[in-house]
Amino acid sequence: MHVKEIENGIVLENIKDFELPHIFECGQCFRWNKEEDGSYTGVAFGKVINLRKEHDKVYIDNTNYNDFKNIWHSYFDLDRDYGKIKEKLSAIDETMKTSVEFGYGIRILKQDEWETLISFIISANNRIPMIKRAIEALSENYGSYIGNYRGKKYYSFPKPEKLYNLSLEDINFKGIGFRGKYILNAAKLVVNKEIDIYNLKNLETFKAREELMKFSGVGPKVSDCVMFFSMDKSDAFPIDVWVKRVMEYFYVPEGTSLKKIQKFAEEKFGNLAGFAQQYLFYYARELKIGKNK
DNA sequence: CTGCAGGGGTAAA
DNA sequence: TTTACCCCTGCA
Repeated sequence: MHVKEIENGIVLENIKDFELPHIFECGQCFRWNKEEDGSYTGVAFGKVINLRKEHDKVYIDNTNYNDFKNIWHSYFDLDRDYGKIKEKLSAIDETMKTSVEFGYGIRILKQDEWETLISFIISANNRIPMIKRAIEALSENYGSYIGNYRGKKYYSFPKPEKLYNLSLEDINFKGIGFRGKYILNAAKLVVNKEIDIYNLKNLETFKAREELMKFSGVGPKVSDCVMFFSMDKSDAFPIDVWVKRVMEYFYVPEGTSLKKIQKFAEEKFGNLAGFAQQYLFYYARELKIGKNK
């Protein structure tokens, strides 16, 4: 891969394992939207950027080399060799081989811990459009104004300090519902430093999970999502309904407990479990595998 | 058109 | 292990 500066942006040349729909529609993020021209615009770390791909070039608009170096390089996980991961997973069995071929351009974004925590608290028993709507409402009301891009206004995700002083009524947006109390509780625990969310990545996976589950509204699934999508813990294996379906379809008897599926995945995929989960999830959801039994 | 089940889990019983 | 949860969407 080669990085070049262009007007109001940069271009990544000769890039591998990087497909925009795979990355932005594999369920890991909620603030990226497809434009009419097929490009994607999104907000992360207080910036709004747009990505467009042509052959083996990815154009990142509305940024500069400095931000690329400090933010986007890490955010798009550009140091990781996905070719190697895909090779290892494909060697496991035919199911993995097929899943990897299907989502060949997936990359795991390294998102902000706090934003990921709140986003996945909102995701519980919720649907993607509703989750996105709730996150946008929080950002528009309590985030900072970033600017106007292509005729739309963009706002950063609100800091915990900003949400700390709010009441349930203040955040009673569509899609938040019963999760409102969890959000306020999380802001309180983080602001009061009862849980140091930005230090959890330095803990062992089991310990970080234990800490995350101290947050109200955070169970095994949400904690694994937060660890994998923001803390670089690839041995986490979040099991949502789609992963449960695809695991039951290919690997374990129907009705296997989540705990047993987790253990099965741990043994089968090891520290690549998170990546395996992501390829399986994308494959299962796009093809609706196991949906109609 | 109206009515109702269920959804990218978790907490509480 | 089972059930309620906000509320929107899909479907009967």
